[in-house]
Amino acid sequence: MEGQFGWGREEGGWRKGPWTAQEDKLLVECVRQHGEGRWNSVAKLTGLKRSGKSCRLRWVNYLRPDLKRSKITPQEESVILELHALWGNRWSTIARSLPGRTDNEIKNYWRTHFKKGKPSKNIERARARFLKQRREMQSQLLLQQQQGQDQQHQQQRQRQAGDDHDDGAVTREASSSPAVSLAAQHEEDLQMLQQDMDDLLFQFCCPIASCASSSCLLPSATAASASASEEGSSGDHPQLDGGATWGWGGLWNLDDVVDDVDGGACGGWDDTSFPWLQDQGLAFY
DNA sequence: AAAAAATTCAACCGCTTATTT
DNA sequence: AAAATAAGCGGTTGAATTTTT
Repeated sequence: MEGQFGWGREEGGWRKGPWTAQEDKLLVECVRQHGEGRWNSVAKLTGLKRSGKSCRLRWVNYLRPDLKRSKITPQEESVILELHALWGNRWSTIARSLPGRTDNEIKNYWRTHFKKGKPSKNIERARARFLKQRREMQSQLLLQQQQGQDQQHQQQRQRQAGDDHDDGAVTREASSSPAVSLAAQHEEDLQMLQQDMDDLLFQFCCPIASCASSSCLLPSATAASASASEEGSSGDHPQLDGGATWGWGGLWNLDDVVDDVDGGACGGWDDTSFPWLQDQGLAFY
């Protein structure tokens, strides 16, 4: 098996290149007995001619029993895009939101599918969904605004009628102040409603945010926006009509995401945990 | 059917950060 | 507190595979 592939080689006593099934088995056995970490001692413990760095990489990206070995689903794709829009090239951070997926896998997937700026059909669907949600929220906002204004005018009229009867003995409140401050008040209300709408949109469209308090992953908004703009990564983001980075508004359909949280659980190991070794006649025991 | 081009993905490298001595 | 070592991360490479011409 040594040198099976052209670039299998040794350098400074360390083997490099593709791993053989025997090497995999040794590494799996070692991790099973001694646990993860202390990668530099793997060579001593197993006789493997692999550096600690190489062992760690092989374990993390390929041998870990909790890895999904299936294709990225459209739901996962949406999550990747959303989180990439949020955090930029922080692949390991993104990977933490996708059980069973590695940073390397996500990085490769993103580069091959989206680096050149060609959004997939799934993404276009997600984008359309987001825009529709936004339109609906906006029309709802307008409606609320109009209702609020009508109510305010009605109250104003009632108050004025009341004042006419008490001969001006009572000083008028700020709410019946000149038109200028009324307009300012409206403007303030509008901004608050807009903020509410943004918050609602975020909560509704971003299920990851909803788990931020319980366990997750979501760095502060400030850190998020900072990272998104670093290293030019924001330049790769598709843009919304208004110029906003469209990942931020949320693409998720909650059902889509929840559906796919199976299989990522990291249960205990047993002899079925490494089927790819069994396939090669290298059963775990 | 064959050659060329494009895509995929495992593994490497260099750098940064965390931990140990 | 400083140096050494280990772990982790993101970018890049290149062999293998798939698709296109």
